Amino acid sequence: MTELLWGRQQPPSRGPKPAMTLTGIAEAAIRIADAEGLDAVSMQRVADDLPVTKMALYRYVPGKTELVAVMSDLAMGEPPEHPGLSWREALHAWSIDLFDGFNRHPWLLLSTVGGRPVGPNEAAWLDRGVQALTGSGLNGTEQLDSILVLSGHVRTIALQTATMPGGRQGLTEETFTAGFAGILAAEADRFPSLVAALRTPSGQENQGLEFGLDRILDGLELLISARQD
Amino acid sequence: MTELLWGRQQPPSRGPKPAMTLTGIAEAAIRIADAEGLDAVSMQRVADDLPVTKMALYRYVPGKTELVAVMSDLAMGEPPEHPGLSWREALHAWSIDLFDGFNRHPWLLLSTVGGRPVGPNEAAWLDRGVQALTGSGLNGTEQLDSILVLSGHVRTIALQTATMPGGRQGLTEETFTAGFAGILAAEADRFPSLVAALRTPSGQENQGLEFGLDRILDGLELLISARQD
DNA sequence: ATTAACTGTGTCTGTCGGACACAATAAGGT
DNA sequence: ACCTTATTGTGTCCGACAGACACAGTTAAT
Repeated sequence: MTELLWGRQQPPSRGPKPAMTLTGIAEAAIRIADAEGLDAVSMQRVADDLPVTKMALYRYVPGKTELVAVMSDLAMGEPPEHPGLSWREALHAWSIDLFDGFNRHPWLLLSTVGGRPVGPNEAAWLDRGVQALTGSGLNGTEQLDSILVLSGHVRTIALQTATMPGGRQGLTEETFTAGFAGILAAEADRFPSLVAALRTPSGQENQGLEFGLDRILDGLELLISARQD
Repeated sequence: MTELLWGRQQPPSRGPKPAMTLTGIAEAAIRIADAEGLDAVSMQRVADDLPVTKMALYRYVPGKTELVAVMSDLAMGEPPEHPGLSWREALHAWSIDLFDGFNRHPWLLLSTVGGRPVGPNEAAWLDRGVQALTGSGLNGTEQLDSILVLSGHVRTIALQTATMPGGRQGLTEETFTAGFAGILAAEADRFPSLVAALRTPSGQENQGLEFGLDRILDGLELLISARQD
């Protein structure tokens, strides 16, 4: 699986020329997922789009799990470069870039849940994030934990705001209108703080993302400046 | 769906006595998920354990999506009480409680991905979290955003450390040994910062959780103290 | 020319969620 | 007491899915 992700497989010497490539298959799967959601990505559907038989795909990929891993790493792409920024600016830009990526391919929020092998693009993202914190006084574990906090927050917000072709949305949208508001009003006494908090008019676009980023980066700055004394 | 979650359905007057209850079905599903992972929860499997026919379940639940929603809210349970704590202590305890919940039922990490109706227990968790921030000077949206950051972080760490019966783990464990370390060493020049960061010996138990909580709470404290001036 | 490796295809199985019709059951209205 | 009517659990059926396996055609090494 790791070999697949990293393209580590020597081409066979004999036999017919392969009619497809692994990335070609993954790109077809990405197109489907972008257009119709991750649930629409089945072996049959991908094969039909190429077009080829379903079983032919298994010559390139051991199973669907692996295909999803490959298409996920491919869709993530390489992290954009932002030279000449402070660690804080760099991490902020990194987070926004990641958020944009999740918005470009909302199904990544579903396909990258749970432990999975790290592909080259994900490694590049990790590297770029950690890079911003080298020389900050944090040790390696702290650097990794920091970008983990950031990526986790980006995921959380993206999951709330993303609109996927397959349906499913965050709290503040459909869910609220779908009877939840009524029920909450009926049982307002059980959740007084929540009801009160929901009365506040929600802020502007991406408020949740920026709010969390500011808090996390503030917290990091506090630690870093303490370390640099 | 919302009515299901909140138990809002009047019992029918006529017809045979129901042999099961919705919560009974959900509890059976929870048992299966706890023991064998979320993937093992199929309508057939739940029915076999009760024991009853698969189709009988559809008299109590419209579909699998709804069953998962009900069992998720049920497994989450009510948030523990921690009276007499400062907002910071309360939010810390709240996060740890949530983390424990995810560890008790690791499949919650998978079943609660994506937008879904909020059930009574999830509402109670939200309420308890927001409650800690009432009177802090933050407005309702900021309070909600704050606990969203915290819950997102808890999710992230739980997802990394959780061991699920269905397999799948985080970055720092299996994944790393499964050839990733070797590949990363081979391509060390492509990811210099990442390789350097990974060289640091990893810290103690729950380091990632506490590190992120400290940063986030520090960031919140900064904002709150600024607001209270 | 022969062999051996590899490709894409066709066929098959088991599992899944769910639709639908049916007989058994229990209450309400008369 | 009777009949009507809503509701239960069951049995049968379907389409979609992931994947196993055998097979024929294709290409390079020998």
